[in-house]
Amino acid sequence: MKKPTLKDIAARASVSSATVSYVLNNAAKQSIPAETREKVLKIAEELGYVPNLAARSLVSRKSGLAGILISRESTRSVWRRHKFLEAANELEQLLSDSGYHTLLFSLRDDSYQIIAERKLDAVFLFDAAEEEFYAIANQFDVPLVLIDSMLDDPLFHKILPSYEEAIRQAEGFLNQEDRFLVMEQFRNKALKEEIIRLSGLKETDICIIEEEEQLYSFLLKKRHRKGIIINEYLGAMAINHFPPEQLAVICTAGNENLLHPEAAAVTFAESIASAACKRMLELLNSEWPAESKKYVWIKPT
Amino acid sequence: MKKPTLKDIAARASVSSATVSYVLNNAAKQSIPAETREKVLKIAEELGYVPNLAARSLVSRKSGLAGILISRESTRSVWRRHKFLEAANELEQLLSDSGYHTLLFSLRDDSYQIIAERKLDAVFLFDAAEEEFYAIANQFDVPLVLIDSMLDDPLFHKILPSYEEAIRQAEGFLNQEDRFLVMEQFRNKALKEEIIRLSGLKETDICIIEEEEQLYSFLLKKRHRKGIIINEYLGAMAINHFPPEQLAVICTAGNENLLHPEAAAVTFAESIASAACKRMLELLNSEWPAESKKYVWIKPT
DNA sequence: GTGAAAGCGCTAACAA
DNA sequence: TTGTTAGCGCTTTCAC
Repeated sequence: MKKPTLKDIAARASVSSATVSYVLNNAAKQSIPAETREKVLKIAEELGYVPNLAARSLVSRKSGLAGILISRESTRSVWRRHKFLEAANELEQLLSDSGYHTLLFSLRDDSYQIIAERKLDAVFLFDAAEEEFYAIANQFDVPLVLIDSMLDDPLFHKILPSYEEAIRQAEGFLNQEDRFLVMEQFRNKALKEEIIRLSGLKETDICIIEEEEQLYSFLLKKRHRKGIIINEYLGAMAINHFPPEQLAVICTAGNENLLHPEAAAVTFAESIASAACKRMLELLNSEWPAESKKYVWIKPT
Repeated sequence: MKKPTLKDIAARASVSSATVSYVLNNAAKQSIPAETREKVLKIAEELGYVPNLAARSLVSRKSGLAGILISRESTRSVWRRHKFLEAANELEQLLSDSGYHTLLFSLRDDSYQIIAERKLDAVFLFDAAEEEFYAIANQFDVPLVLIDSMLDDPLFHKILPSYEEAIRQAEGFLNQEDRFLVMEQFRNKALKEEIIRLSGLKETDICIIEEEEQLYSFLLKKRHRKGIIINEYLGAMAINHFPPEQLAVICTAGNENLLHPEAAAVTFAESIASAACKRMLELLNSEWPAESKKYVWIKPT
């Protein structure tokens, strides 16, 4: 009834558990006669052997686990939740294809314990609040990939859409001076301020949405102007209350097909998830210290 | 530089590692003098001790891990992806509040290995394809909570919105005989057929959406009729191409605020995630065999 | 080529 | 009340 272990296989095959381990892991440094190998493989199959990864990671010191951490705060509004969950989902698929399992964790405050407890091999963190995070980050020696966050320390690997180029492109679509900007609320202050700076707009022409209602009342005031919206979920909501042709939407979640066809869409060549996963694999598989590009900005198409 | 272990604390405190374990786990069966207890706690604090959960679960035979499994196929279309990811996210938060960590896993074919490998304490599975799943399900002795799936075996615990009552209520809103039905494509055949049966409609009045385009062309043909849409994401998409007042939308993802106010919305009293989590905790904390309600149907409000 | 054995960090009998 | 000890299932040197 109990799950078979390495030892069980070893006993059945009259070899040592070491040999079984070699066979099952295709140990490079060991040569195993084909006969033993097949015998072991056959018995493992018969018994329905499945390795216990907790035991494995205890000794190998690798958990095979990647963590996706999202602050609960970032998950309150639909547009942010969808954006992050979409990315998380894609990330999980990519990680899974590379042999990693994914721990999804929604942080309360600074509950980063999980990184150490579960010995995560890598961590993806969305929209990191700098103060909260910076203080404790040096406790870990994990590759940390920050998404949608600016934190000027080479310790962190940052992946973001190039808001700069995206805004330039959106401006091009709109070709008009008198613009407005709608964006989501970031926890990461640096990024938020950078976007504001890049827009070159004054405060009254910028709306940072925390509640749905804010969007509608802001748009009402700008009825005859053109504007840029960051985040296509916000874009899609806006379009129910605003002429689509007056809008350029920066699709940071990779879901431009949600938009009305008359709205101009800025899309990106690569998804955040794919870039993040790629970066992580580099970090994990190359010698340390990896050449640490401070930021990876994903270009619009 | 290395992470401190129980032993390190024990050494510093001149007690055995067992004592440390007792203190740190507030072991009920052991009485520890306040003095030792404080000493241990203080040192643990100083050293920044964090338990290694892999080691713990190796011996305690509980991983503290709950799995959320979603077939990759179920994740292809936005409306299903959003629905499942929303539920997964809520589930994760609830699980986390109950002390469980969450493994998010998108299945390819029958890659259920992860359940055994990681010794998951519980598994949530969305939209289970019966053939694929039934064959291998008896390999596990985990509480299995199936969401949006019908599988008549008391081995599985099923949580679903009450499509029956929801459809009745939607019909009430529409008060008209000549209805149509739009729904998503389920992998679980039994559920799909049950919904079709409950609708009482003939094939030409039912549209099962796999691609966005199908939705629009179907609606075009039904322009002057009233209809029921299951899944509010589909509902929201429909509204861009169809008079909202002719629609009753069954909001199985708990996001009714996405809908146009003139569309009738059927909402549910409790979220799927909350019901599923509750069920899981019952199963985990009560004596075996738990009273096995075959199905939990969540009622519309 | 193969296996004995040490140990990863922790828990839980069982002694003392 | 506390400590000793025997593993949990696996990997990996290092002798044979």
